[in-house]
Order: sequence, then C-alpha cells, then structure tokens
Amino acid sequence: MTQTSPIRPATRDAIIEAAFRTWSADPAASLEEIATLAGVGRATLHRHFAGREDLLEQLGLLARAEMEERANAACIGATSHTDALRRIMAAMIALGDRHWFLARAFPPAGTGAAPEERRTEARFLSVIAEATEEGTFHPDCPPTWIATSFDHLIHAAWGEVREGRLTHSQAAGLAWSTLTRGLSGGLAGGLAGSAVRTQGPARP
Amino acid sequence: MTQTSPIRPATRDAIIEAAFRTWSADPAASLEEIATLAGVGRATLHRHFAGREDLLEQLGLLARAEMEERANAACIGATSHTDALRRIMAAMIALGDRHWFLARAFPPAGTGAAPEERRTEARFLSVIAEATEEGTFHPDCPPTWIATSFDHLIHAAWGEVREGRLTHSQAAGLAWSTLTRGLSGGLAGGLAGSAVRTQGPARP
DNA sequence: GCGTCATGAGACATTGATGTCTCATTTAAT
DNA sequence: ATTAAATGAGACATCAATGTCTCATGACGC
Repeated sequence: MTQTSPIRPATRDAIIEAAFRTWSADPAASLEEIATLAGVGRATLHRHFAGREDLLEQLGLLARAEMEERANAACIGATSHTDALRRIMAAMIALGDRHWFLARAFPPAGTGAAPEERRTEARFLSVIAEATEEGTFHPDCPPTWIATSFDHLIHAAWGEVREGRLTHSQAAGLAWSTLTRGLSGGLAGGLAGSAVRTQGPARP
Repeated sequence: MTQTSPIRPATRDAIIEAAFRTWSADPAASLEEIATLAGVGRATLHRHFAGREDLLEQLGLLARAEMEERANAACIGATSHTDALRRIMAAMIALGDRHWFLARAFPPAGTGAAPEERRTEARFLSVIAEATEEGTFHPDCPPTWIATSFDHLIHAAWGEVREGRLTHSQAAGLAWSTLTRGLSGGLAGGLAGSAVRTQGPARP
C-alpha cells in the first residue's frame, strides 16, 4: 500500500494527472507511458505507487472523492433540486476525464458495489425524484433512464470540450438542455402503454 | 492474415461473438478468456485468427460492416430523413455491443481516420442537416452535438437493455424522444449569444 | 465404417510489461 | 555551502499473455 505521506507531492500529482489522461484514452497503456507523460522515471512511479493495481485503485478513490466533493460544492446555493442537478452536471463535465476513467478504465466492480457507491447512487436517484416533483422530468420517465442519460450526456459533453468543438459552458448548456427538454415530455415507445409513433417535434 | 475461407464457420462465429461480448465489457481480457467463452481451445482461436491484433482488426471490420448494413436496411421505407434517423437509432441499439466495442475496445484510430469512415461520418452529418431542415432539430444546434448525443444515447439505451431494465423498444423510444425533444428547442448556455438560465421546462 | 479435416490439450518459446534494486545525480531545505 | 532525500537511468528478474507446434481425439461427409 502507498505510504500515507507523499514523497514529493508535485511528482505524485503529475503521475496521477498523467494516469487519468492516458488511461481515459487507452486503458491498456503501460506504466512506462504514464511515467513518460508525467515527466518522471518509471522507478519513481513505482516509488510513489506500489504498482499498477495500486495506481488504479488510488485513481478510483481519488476520482470518486473529487467528484463527490465537486458535486457537493456545486450544490451550494442551488435554489432547487433541478438547479442542483444542473450545477452537478456542469461540475462533472469539468471532471470528464475522471468520470470517463471510472466508466472505461476502472476494473469492473463486479456484482457487489461498495456501500458508499450505493449510497451515492441512491442519493442521486432521490434528487432526480425531487426534480421530477418540481416538474423537470416527466413522471412516466424511468429514473434510471434519467440517471443513465445524465451520465452519458456528461461523457458526450466532455468529449466535445476535449476535441475543442465546444467550450465548457457551451457543452454544459447543451447537455443540460438536451437532458431536460428531452425528458420533460410524455413518452413515446410503449412505456406509457401506447405505441404512438411521433414524427418528431414541431419547430417551436 | 486470416485465410479468406473460414475453417469451420460455426467455430469462427462463436469466437467473434465471444470476443465482442468480452471485449465490450473488458478491453483487456485475454484471448484465453475469449476462447473459453466461445467454447473452443485457444489453439483453435489462433488457427482462425492470426493473433490478437488480427482478431481486433477483423472485429473492427465486421462491426463497421454490420452496422452499415443494418443502418442501410433500416432506412428502407423511411418516410423522411427524420424517420431514417429514428430507424437507424433503433438498429444501432440492437448492435450496441458492436457500437460499444468500437468506442471502447478498438485501438484509437490515430489522427487519420480511414476514408470510408470519413465518408460515413459525412453522410451521417448530412442526414442530420436534412432532419434539421425538416424541423426535427433546432437550427442553432451544432450538428456535431447532435451526432455526439445520438451516439451516446445509443450507448445509454443499450446499457439499459443489457442490464435488463428496459426492453429494446422501450430503450429505443426513450433514446429517440430524449434526442429529438432535447434538441428541438432553442439553446441555453451561450451558444445563441445569450446566457439565459432556465430553471427547466414547465410540465406539459 | 472410413477417411479427412478440425479441434483440444498440452508443451514450449517469446515478449512486453511489471516489479525490484543500485548508484550517480539532482533537488530542496536549512 | 551542506545535507538529506528524491530522482533518473539502467540492469536484472519475474510473469502473464501470446504465439507456435505436436499429437490424440472428435466431427463430419460420403
């Protein structure tokens, strides 16, 4: 296990950033590649982290902690649950590499998620339920679909920012409006018991 | 390179399916794992494919070919470009593992995409442009955002089907309505030159 | 049943990635 | 300037995954 007091914080941070960046693009990248990108020797990487598994694990912990902290900070001053969700989305887009790392590079968690993760998920779903009460999402829309769309639109937005096609605020705005407008209407597709086939919404 | 006439098609197909399934879940999975899931020996896998790289390459070709074929088949009978997009989306959700494999497990394509891929992308963007003319998407919405959202909502829908939370038609309906309703309105977030902050749409 | 081909199991060789360690140099604090 | 700690480079060991091959068995078509 990594020692609790980092040897040289700047070096350790460089490794962590390089690892997030490299592994979110290519989960199979070697430690050599990460060390190179961090501007350190591979032996140094091994001094800071007990090995590949340890680095992965630390990144997982850090990603979750950082995302939680940022989400909580984003909620400060929120005027409604809906506002909170909007702020969380923007905060998560800024942490897109962490988000993507967890989705793409982190070892599959297996069937038993950690209790902490389950708690976070439950809290998130309850915020969604509250936002639905506020009128943001249609009552027929499955909360799990809202949550899943939320996550995937964060990824989409982050990708646009990373590719330089959108600024962060543009991407955040688009992701948010896609989510809220997309999920505020009634449902097509048989979920409400009728298979009404829509041609697409009329232009406003 | 793999010989052009497969030795025993059923064996080869089993390997391919197992590879799509395994690699879309864990891109680092070993050939031994894939062979086991396919119910064949690893030596057999090597007889059908020249190696890991070859299997990856073949999967990439197959995924693209299959998706192209299904997309084209889905467009038959479409009554508008919008209808074509809706049908394509449903078809791609059914091929979610292929789609996800290309996004997640396939080696990064590097800077130079294949000409065929660029052609497909251009065609897709032109269908989006036509659907915008038909009133499906707001004219201010960047086509690249439409395309990106489209892709990510396919992933989202496929995930829900795979987890057993939604049926295919439910997921397809939700993904489609999320996309079209989400992208038909005017934009918030500074893209239209004003930073109007919306609280969220009123309940219909 | 027979013959041919495909296959599984196992053995072995190779390789890239990882882990471990030493030593000279660099860095940072006093 | 001095000292202690951190580091880079390089060497070496280990190992899982991959690639290659042989042989006995199984599958399939006639």
